[in-house]
Amino acid sequence: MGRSPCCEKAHTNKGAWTKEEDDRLISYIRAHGEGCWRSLPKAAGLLRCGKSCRLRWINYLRPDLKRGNFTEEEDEIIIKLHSLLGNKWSLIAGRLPGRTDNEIKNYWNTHIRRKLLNRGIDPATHRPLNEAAQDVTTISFNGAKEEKEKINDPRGFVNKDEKKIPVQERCPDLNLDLRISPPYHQSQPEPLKTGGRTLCFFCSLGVKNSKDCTCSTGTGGSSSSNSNSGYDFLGLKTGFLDYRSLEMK
DNA sequence: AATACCGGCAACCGCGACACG
DNA sequence: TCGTGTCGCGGTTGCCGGTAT
Repeated sequence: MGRSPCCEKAHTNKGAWTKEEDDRLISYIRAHGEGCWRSLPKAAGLLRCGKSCRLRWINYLRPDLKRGNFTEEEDEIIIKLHSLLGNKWSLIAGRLPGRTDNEIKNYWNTHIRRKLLNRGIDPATHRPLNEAAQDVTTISFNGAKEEKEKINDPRGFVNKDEKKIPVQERCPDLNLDLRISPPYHQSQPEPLKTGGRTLCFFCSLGVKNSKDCTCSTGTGGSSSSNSNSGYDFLGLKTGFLDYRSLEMK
């Protein structure tokens, strides 16, 4: 029993968008804002499905999009974030203002992959190619679901039906199952500091001399504005558990 | 000049997550 | 608690322009 289609395909256009369709979509969203993509096409007079409208707006029509080539700095940020997050393009895009997940995904597949391969780095593991062929530590995002029940039971038993079933040890490959959460601290969290100063997002990623750097003395004033925000991992203000901001586009 | 090939990018598709009744 | 509808994400496809033969 399959899910019903998101739209009546017989009455929807597909393929490239025309200038007229773009204009209709833009003017409708300007007037009514984003949201309720399902009903938007009809309301805007478009013969498109809602998903298609959403994609077109997010990836191409949004006014805050930064068109044009990626800078060397953006390349490095993408590489670093990909090494931490994997193919979580929306999270990566959330840290690159004006870039979309689709754009970054395409850019990764067409440029950065090759760039890393030329450097002798496996784009999947971010390890040297000769090393990648050997033992590999898998950083898994997929295991979270199946692990939930185990995690919920501190004794290490799956405890459905009140039957105690020993949880089998997973295979020795390390499943880090990365989760973004506030770091453990006993009392007041400490900002990420180096040599007595707070690091901005770009510096914490190791991007040198970024024009967007806000942690240099006298510029940006991030230390004061962030003074209450705690540890700044990936630019997250984890003191407030501002994880959602990662997902914002 | 014609054709084949390749790379880049926009758009589509399917699925999981989430919200809501 | 469950079923259904909607949204958002990631993988994949297909078109198009540029380059090589």
